[in-house]
Amino acid sequence: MAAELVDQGGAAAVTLREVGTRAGLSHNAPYKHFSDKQDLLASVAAAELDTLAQQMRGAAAGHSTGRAKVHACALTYVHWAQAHPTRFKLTFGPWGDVPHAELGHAAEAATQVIHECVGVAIDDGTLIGDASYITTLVWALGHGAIDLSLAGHLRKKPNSPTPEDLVGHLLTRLAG
Amino acid sequence: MAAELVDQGGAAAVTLREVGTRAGLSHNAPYKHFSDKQDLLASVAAAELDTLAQQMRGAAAGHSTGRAKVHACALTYVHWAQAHPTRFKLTFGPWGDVPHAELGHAAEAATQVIHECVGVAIDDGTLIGDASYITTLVWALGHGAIDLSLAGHLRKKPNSPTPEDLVGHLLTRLAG
DNA sequence: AAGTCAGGTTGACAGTGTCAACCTGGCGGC
DNA sequence: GCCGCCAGGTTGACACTGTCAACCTGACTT
Repeated sequence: MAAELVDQGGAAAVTLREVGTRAGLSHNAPYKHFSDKQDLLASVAAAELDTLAQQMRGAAAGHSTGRAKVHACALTYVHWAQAHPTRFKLTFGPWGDVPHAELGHAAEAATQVIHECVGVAIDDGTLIGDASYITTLVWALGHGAIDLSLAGHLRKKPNSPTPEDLVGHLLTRLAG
Repeated sequence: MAAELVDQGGAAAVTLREVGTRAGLSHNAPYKHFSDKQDLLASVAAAELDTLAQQMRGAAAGHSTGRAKVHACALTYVHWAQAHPTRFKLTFGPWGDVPHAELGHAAEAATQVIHECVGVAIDDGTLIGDASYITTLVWALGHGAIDLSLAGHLRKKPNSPTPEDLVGHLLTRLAG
């Protein structure tokens, strides 16, 4: 729907009026479906998170060992963010203060995917530690690496690691 | 200057006109000092990064072992972000595409602080690995943990780790 | 004394989010 | 069959914002 608008120009470039006209309707037709601009953006973010969770689940299913599942999840996360930086920024944007029900649910579902993979990894011994801890650790590292990368703070020097490198490195450390 | 404006309401709530009148001047007086709204925000972000780097340097100086220095840096980073979430969001905001010279320089200085501490830690043996790798690893983890925390994705369950926990945990793993 | 110029001012312009009032076609209840 | 409701759409307006252009002014240079 309006995810393409986010793609070109970021969340700030999305205008309610453009959304309306691009749907063949008049300006503020969107107000019949969303109470607010925030509401519209939150819905887009939630839908985006849903597809991400689905992609991660699919990627994890293609591997057998738990650690490989976790790795696949993380790489999917990274690649999705790199492919759609503005969607990524929107999804983890300013929703801290006024949480959106739909979005919160989608986020929890996405977390669940990683958590399940980590659970498998701990059961089969390919990762060592507490499940919640490792889940958050992997997620936070991947998330932070992408965010810094998108902000241009990584890869200043030629030998500095990419987000993919960092995730792999962390998993290696967590394995033994 | 205008950092207080960022504090209450986020970067999007900053209006050039308000900045002008709050300085006792007319609207678009700011245009005599900044070419753009982006330019103004980038300057605020750069100044903010500078003070953060200074704080980290001060915190690191209070410890002797390298690992403790790194830990102090990371905690300062986390606490600063928690104290000023909107400044944090602004600092690592949409500057990926059109980089700001002043901001880029400030970011590099901040990175340098962490890198130096990691260097000390590797020299005195309290951390093991490649300096660049560890620097980026710690930074990315701390950054991601805070960002997720601010977005409300952490601490849903009572036993889920805080950003401080995660940083400490990572350093423990990196030590041996 | 003339001139440059950083810094400030006013006035205007096109967009934008949002509200209010109005219109319309399909639906269920009588 | 008729009536009323209401989701969904429309137009028009409002205040506010970023930005541009034109003008002003005092200090400092030469």
